[in-house]
Amino acid sequence: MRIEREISIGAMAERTGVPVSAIRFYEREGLMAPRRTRGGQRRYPRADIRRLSFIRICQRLGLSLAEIRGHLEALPDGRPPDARDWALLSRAMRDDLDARIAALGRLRDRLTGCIGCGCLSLTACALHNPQDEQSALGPGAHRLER
Amino acid sequence: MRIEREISIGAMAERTGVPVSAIRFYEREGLMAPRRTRGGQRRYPRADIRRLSFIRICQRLGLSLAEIRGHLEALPDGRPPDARDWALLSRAMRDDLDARIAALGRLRDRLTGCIGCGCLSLTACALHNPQDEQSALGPGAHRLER
DNA sequence: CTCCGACCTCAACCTTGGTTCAGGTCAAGG
DNA sequence: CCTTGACCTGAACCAAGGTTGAGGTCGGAG
Repeated sequence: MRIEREISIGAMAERTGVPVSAIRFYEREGLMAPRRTRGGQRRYPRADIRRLSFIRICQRLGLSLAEIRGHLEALPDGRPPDARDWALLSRAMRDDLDARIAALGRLRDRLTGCIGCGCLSLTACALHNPQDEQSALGPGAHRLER
Repeated sequence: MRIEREISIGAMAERTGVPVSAIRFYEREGLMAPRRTRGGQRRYPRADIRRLSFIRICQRLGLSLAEIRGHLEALPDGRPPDARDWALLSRAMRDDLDARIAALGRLRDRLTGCIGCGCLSLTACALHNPQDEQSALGPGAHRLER
């Protein structure tokens, strides 16, 4: 076997530490689209190792697969993404993340005072109020570090 | 109806903004344990309004119900919790949260450099390495703001 | 050419955090 | 006492993010 231009799903799993079942799942979710051999087996370009690693990093940073899919759409279509492409993407993500961290910090800053002051039962309370930070960060189930 | 010492689940829902179905769910998960009338209806002491609000705030801060249950175990058993009890609890939570925010910040700080440098495919990479920040924050599904 | 490990699909199942619905009971106002 | 809205339980269902297993096929080494 000479230097492989494309790798199998098993090799992908080995190189990234991502289980084969998860890699297939990401494909169903539209995050990867490997070439297929005549026999139907997946063949990934080496650039997809980075793509998959990026997906996992984004998950650790608290993004849902749908959000990650959105970010990945910024990558070029025909050619493999280069360093500049990834840098742009990570720049956008960083800004995003900065906002999340800041919002979380504000929430934290209010926690002690809010609990101490007795307002926990008031709907006017900033911490309790669903209209405040919550909506600034988006709806739905909120994921982050665990 | 004079000033009620205890309130029904519907009143609870109205005062906290938490759906009745969610309140019952939290009870199944061991987060609340209201008294029952002879007929089986739930009756909450007014102090439980604060307890429920606290649960919701914790969720917004990224804690799972299991983690919240853990925190609530620090509250007194026989008597209703007072301001000091809540303040102690929120202090512990704040420290917890500080650590999470700091870890997230470190993750963010490495994002740009790590993507730019090409190490995204290397298991030695700090961002990609599951042993690093990840384990410092605990295993499993990670939730936060979304 | 044959073999067998790696690959394929599809379907079922898991956890968390709930919502919705069917069918039945409680309790407070009139 | 009767009515009726609020309450009860249990089971089914949802979304996200996967894992597991059955049953079958590919493809590269020998």
